[in-house]
Amino acid sequence: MKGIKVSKYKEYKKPEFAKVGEDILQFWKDNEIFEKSVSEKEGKPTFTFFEGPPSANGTPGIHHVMARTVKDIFCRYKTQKGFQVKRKGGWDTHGLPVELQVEKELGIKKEDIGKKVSVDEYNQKCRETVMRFKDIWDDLTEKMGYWVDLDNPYITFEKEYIETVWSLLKQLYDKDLIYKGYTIQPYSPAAGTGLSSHELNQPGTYQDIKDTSMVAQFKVTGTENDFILAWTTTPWTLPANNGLAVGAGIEYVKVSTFNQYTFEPINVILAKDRMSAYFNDKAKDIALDDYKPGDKLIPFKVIDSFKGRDMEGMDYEQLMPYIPLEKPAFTVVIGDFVTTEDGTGIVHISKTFGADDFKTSVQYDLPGVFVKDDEGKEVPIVDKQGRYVKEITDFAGMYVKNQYYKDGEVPEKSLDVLISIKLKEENRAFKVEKYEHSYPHCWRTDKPILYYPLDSWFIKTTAYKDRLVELNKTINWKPASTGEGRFGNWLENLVDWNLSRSRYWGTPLPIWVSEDKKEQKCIGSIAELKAEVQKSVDAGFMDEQISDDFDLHRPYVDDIILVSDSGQKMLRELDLIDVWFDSGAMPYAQWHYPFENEDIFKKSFPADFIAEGVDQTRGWFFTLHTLGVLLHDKVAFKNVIANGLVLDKNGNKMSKRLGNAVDPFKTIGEYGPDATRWYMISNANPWDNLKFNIEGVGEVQRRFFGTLHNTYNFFALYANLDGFKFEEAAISLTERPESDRWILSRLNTLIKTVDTAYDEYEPTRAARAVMDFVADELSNWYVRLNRKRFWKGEYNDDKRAAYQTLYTCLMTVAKIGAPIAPFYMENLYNDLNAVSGLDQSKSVHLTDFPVADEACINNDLEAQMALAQTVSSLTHSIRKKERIKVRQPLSKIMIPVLDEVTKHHVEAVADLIMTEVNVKTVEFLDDTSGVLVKKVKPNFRALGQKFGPKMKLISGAINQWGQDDIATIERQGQYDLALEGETIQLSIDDVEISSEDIPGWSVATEGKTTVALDITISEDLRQEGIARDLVNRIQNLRKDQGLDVQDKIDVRVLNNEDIVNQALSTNKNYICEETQALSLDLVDTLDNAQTVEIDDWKIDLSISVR
RNA sequence: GGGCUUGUAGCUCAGGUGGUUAGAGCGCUACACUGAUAAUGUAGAGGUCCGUGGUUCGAGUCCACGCAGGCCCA
Repeated sequence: MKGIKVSKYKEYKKPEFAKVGEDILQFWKDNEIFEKSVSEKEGKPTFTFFEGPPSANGTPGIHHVMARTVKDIFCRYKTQKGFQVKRKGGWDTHGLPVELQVEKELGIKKEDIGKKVSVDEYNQKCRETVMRFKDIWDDLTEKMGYWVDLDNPYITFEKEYIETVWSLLKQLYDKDLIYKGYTIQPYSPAAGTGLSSHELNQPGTYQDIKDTSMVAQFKVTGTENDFILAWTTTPWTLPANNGLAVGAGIEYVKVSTFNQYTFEPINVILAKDRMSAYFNDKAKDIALDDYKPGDKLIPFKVIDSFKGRDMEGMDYEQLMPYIPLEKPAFTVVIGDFVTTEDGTGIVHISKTFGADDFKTSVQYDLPGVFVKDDEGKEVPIVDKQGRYVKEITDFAGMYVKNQYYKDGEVPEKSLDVLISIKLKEENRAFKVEKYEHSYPHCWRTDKPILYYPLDSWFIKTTAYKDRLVELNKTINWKPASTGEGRFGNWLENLVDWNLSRSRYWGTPLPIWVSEDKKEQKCIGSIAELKAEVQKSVDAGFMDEQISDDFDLHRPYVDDIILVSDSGQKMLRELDLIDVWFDSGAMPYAQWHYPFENEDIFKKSFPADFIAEGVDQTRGWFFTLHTLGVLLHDKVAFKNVIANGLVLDKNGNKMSKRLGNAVDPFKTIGEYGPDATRWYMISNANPWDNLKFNIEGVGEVQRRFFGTLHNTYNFFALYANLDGFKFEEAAISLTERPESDRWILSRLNTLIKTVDTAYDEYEPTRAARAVMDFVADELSNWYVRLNRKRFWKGEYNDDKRAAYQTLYTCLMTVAKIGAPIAPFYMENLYNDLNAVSGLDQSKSVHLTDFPVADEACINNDLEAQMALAQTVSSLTHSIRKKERIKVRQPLSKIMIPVLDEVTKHHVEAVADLIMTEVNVKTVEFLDDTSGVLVKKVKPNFRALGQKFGPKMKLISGAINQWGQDDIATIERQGQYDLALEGETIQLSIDDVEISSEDIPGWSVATEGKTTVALDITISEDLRQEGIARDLVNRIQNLRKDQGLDVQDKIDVRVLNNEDIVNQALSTNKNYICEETQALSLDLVDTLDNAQTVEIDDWKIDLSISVR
């Protein structure tokens, strides 16, 4: 599809980057460019990208622009590389945030569902809420240029999606990978519900409260009065104690002392580092024998010390023997969570009331303290309301926290206090005190939570641990450390995946259990469900078959009663599944596989590339990987970028509450999508945190897009004047001048650099390379040096070569920069191609990624130009030092060259240098001139490798060398250095020689390059300088009068001093040519003259358009 | 408490395998240039390379221990 050719390149007054965004967006829509970028690649190899679904119940932030830019870049790049890249969008729609939002808006609590609002209403409200901001999301997606299929997204609450999830669960179930167990979770007895970590992280959850804390004495079995000391802030858990944990490497002591409440002599064991907290230093000199009951100062004496690992297996007597336990309960074990920061360095373990405690108990096979409930089921000693069970005879029925009592029923002494008193009396309490600490509270009831064992369904991921680890090593992680470290370690320490959530809005667990709990059924499809329901209808448990539009969500699904094989009623387990399972299931569920689309699924699994925030490591990345391995024994993705956070400019987290969140729409509206994207990608690697500074976006816009735009505009201006359309054949490389070949060499090197960077998922490297090329090499060097070729003289081959070269550079930049700046590069591409018609594609995103032409790459040439830049820079710096302006021509520069190669290099670019620094000739000074003063420097790397420790002496000696020594080593290629009685042979490679100075000249040196400038100004040069100044003044006048570039003028100058008159007449042709003047006349009188100043002269002149 | 990560100029960042004088852009100061002009050039000021030890002839770079920030998890 060839566009309609136009005759002129579009010229711009001012760049309007935001407008480019809008115009190009419309262009894409009108021409269905995105659709074509996929459909035109039909039959090509696929590059599969998985979209991690966002949740649309909140508005998008600037960090979403970051994450989606990363995704977009590689999809666009791979499209240009010839792959077909389908990108199906998706929405994550389940989970607690939705529920909370809905409840807040309806002003209800969970228990009101079905009462204050109908279940239907609630369910409907969830569906609405979760897609509330979809339009805003879609708007951002478009405006930022994220190409993703928004028309056919997958939505996790849809029936087909859920059906796939069920099918996956069934597959796991059939592999015997799903089981029910229990785990210690935050639990609110007041609300009667478990709490998620999300709920625990709500603001205000952690409150400072004062609890009764106690150091209890656990009596070591078989001793008279040896006790192990353990500290707890929850004395109510002591009847459930089943072990004590010590740190393996921590040093413990046994101390002889007295109990402060009973005054009885005791030996206590605690961490050495914690002694100061329990023993008064003032008592250290008091003898044990001198102690009298009631003394304030209690004497103590360390009588033994040992490491924690020596205590492993030490038995002790049960502290509060309400419920007897089998061995190996009441034993000392090792726990890696033990510290000496507080307490005694020994931790009281209760399997039923702590996550670490549970884990350690399982590890050491320690039985926990359980009782049987009415149904004969094992339950902890605290019931679900938060009360002691009847077996704790002394305190049966008491709430373990006073906060759980109703107002007016709160007992004077809390359970913690009562237990403390009891243990004090029994000589089992070493120290009791109030302790203030931060403790989580239920956000709904504002009462303290308990850590409590709750039933849960698990996926037995540990069974596949080795395979998960092994396959992870085949994934290309960016950055690698996230894959090896954060993710790898997580897999190494894998625990079973807790699937259960006691929630409402989510995918229901499709498991039905019989009344006697002995029979289970896991449902894997709607058809299967219907078949089972039919059986149930037949058995009389249900009235009718479910309808075709049956909603699989709670509570509807809870109403389904099935019949077991033995004829019992079966009820659904009330749990929902972890929402992360939903998102991890997207490779399958987005295609409703395995129910349909098998061919599509097979072609698009695993993903070639995914990208999300690093916080997804244990979220989406994990669930994708786990399901891929457990179900298919394959990785789910081959390459992954885990991008970092977007912080505010001060490095603080952005939050709407703090008001430091950056509005993505505002940023894009102001600076356009391209500058926003380019800034984010070029500023820092995606996996590093980005400190988002809006000024940085402005800087990118000025420095990169502004420069690129100026360069294009410059090209367009003159190409239009000359009618350049790139219709003629490309001028061969050999016919093009040095600087053309140089920039083309750099351009092709750039193509390779950028291609490699994209290919290795290093977008920042790509962006920086393009940016540096455009700003430093193309604009500030190539265009600046070649300006005159564009606007001076006739339209000849040299001019054509310049246009062709600049066209090629701009076009190539458009193509390789398109993945990062899709709008601007599209605009640039179209502006260029609209005239030339060289490319067949209607969009830059439909073009092939440029391939570097090795024949263009010339390292010698690149070295030469680097040298030219250095020499120019040095010459400028001498001019500056000598206060001679660049407009004043000078006769020559001299460059000392110590070798032929350098000489050739400089010769090749001598013309450029002369133009750039305004001198007439470049001369070389070689060794034979004899005027060079040389400098020698040790080559530390070479010397260090050869001589090691002697290097200091040797380099010292070299630094003492004079011109003779330098001449010797240069002449002979080696040098015998006498050092401490031995002779050390140095070769020419062991030193670096450069020229330092040319006596009597004004010189400057950088690295190995030295330049000397002849600063004598002859009469001719002086006049030429004046002429150039005059040209400058006339140009300014032209500009002031608003003349067009091609306007011809007549110039008249009032007679002046001789030297000025002389300068004008001698350089008349030059002046006329430069200023487009058809005549330049010296006159004796002048009306309407304008006065210009050159040095100290005032010159009256006038210009008039012909 | 654990894992990962970051720390280099006022700001944002570069600094293969260790090499002695640590760079760039922006910002600042001064000067220049001016048919790309809301552009450009040159020069200058600005650094305990987070700290402390160690390895080494030599450490921004390697090792150990800390400190500070960040993320995830307990």
